[in-house]
Amino acid sequence: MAPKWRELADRLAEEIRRGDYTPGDRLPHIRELVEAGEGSKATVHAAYRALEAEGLVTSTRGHGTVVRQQVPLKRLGIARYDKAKWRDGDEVAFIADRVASGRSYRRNEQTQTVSLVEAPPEVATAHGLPAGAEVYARARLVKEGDQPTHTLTSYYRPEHVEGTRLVDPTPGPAGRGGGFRVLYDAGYEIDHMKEALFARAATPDEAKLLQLPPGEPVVELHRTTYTASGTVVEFAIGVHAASRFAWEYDFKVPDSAENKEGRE
Amino acid sequence: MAPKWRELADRLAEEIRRGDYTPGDRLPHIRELVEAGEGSKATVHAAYRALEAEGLVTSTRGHGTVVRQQVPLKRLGIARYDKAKWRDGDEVAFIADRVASGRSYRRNEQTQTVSLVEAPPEVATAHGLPAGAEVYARARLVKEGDQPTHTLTSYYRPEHVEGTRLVDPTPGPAGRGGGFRVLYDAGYEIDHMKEALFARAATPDEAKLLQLPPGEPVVELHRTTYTASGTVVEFAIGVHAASRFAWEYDFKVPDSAENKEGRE
DNA sequence: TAGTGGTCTAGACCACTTC
DNA sequence: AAGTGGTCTAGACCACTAA
Repeated sequence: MAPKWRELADRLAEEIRRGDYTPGDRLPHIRELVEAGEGSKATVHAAYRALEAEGLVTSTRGHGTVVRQQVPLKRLGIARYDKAKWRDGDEVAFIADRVASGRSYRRNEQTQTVSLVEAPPEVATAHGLPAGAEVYARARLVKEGDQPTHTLTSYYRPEHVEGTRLVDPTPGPAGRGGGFRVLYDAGYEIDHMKEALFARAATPDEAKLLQLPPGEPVVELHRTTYTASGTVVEFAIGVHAASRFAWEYDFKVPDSAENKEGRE
Repeated sequence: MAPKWRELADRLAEEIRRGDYTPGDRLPHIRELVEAGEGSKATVHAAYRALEAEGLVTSTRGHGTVVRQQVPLKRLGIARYDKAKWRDGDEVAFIADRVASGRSYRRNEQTQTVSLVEAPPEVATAHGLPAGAEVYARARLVKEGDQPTHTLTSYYRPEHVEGTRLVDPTPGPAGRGGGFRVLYDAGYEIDHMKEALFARAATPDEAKLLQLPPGEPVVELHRTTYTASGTVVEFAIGVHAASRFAWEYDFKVPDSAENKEGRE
C-alpha cells in the first residue's frame, strides 16, 4: 500500500489535472487538511512537498500553496545561431533571440564575468589542450525579467581572444553581435557546432542561483564551436532550468553505405 | 541560516565529492548520526532524502544508504539511425546499437504492445490529422538487463502500416531491421527527422515504471520522421531516465543571408 | 531475527507574508 | 498581529533485507 502522503498527493494531483484547481488557485492550507483528518502536519506537508517536486505547485511561506502556471517552453532550434543575426545585423544575438520569441528586452538581463582560469578537464579535452592549461572563462547568468533562466560559460583559448572585447570584463553582452562577432572580427569565423545535452538533478548551488523550486531538474548543454578548418574556437557549458526550454534539431537520416563524406 | 538537514546534507555531499566515501560505500546509518547528535531521526532522514534527490546516494530499506555508482552516460548521436543498420544488415537496429556500445544483448529486453487508439493532440498535430483520428500506437519498454531505461511509443497512420508486421502485437522488436525496415518495405523510406527534447520531473507512474530513484528527472523526446517528400511516417515519444543518456547533435551554423534552401 | 530505512504522530517553534 | 509554510523533536511502528 502506498504511503498516506502519496495517496493524498495523488488525489490532489488528480484534482489539479482535472481542473478543480486552475493555475493561480490556492490549495487548502496544510492545517485545514490536518483538521480534516488527512493526517498529521508532517504527513500533509510531505504530500505538498511531493507535488512541488513534481512541478505542479509552488509553496511560499506566509502565503500558501499555489497551483503553478505552466509557462510555455522556449524552443531552441539551430536557427538561433544564424550568422545573419550576429554578422550583418545591428542586434546583439541574444536580443534578436528575444525579439524572435516575442519577449521584451530589458536592460541587464545578462551579467558576465571574465577571468583567466585553469581549464577544467572537460574544457581542456574539448580544446585539445593539456590538462591545466589556461583559458579564458566568460560566465554569464541570463535572466528573463527577474527570473534567472540559465547560466552559460564560454571557454576560449587565449591566443584567439587576447586583446578583443571578449576579455574586457564589462557587464552586458560583448558588444554588437556578441561573442561570435568578436571571433569573426578576429579572423575566426564559426562554421559548425556540436551540442551535447543531458538532464540531471540540480545541485544545491544551482538551485539557489537559478531560483529553482525544489526538485526541478536542470539541463546541461555542452557546445563546441568550430571554424571551417576544424579548429575549436569556443567550448561552452550551459546549465538551464529544465522547465523553460526545449531543444529542437533537424537532420538527415545518415547512410554510411552511400556517402562517406561525413564531418569527422 | 540553512536548515540543519541542509547543513548535514552539504557536509556529507562534500565528503562524498572529496572521496571520503567512494561509490559502493555505505553512509553512516541514520540512527548512528542521531546518536552522534546530528539531530532527530526525521532531521537526519531529511538530509539523506536530499542526497538521494541530488543523485548522490541510493537508500534501500533493510540495507542502508550507499554512494551511487555513476554509470557513464550512453551517448546518442544521429548515427544510431544509420540506414545501413536497419536496411542492409541482419541486425535489428537496437541490437546494433547495443553492439556498438559494447553492451551485451539479452532476450526480452524490449516488450511492446500495439493498439489502435485515438490520437492524442500532439500526435494528431505531428501527423497532420484531425483531433481524435485513429492511429496505431506501438509502445515499448526498453531495458538494460533488469533495469528499465526508457519507454518509446511510436504512432503511425493506419494506411502506412496496416497489414505489416508492425501491427502484429508480438513481443520483441518488429522483426529484422525494426520499424524503419518495415516502413521501407512498405514503400516509405525515411529521409529526415526532427527531434525535440526537454527534461522534467518524473510523474509518479513513470518513476514506478522506470524504477527511478526519488527525484531523478526524465527526458522526453519527440521524434518526427519524414520521407523525402515530407510525409510524416512516424511520430514517437520517448521518456528516458535522465541519468543514463546524453544526446549529441552536429550541425552547420546556418546562414539565412546566403542560401535559402532550408528544410522548413 | 536483528537491523535497516520509511512513515506517522503530536506538538513546539521558526521564518516569512500580509494586513 | 495573525496566519502561512517549514523545521525539529521524541518516540512508535512498519516494510524490507540479509544472515
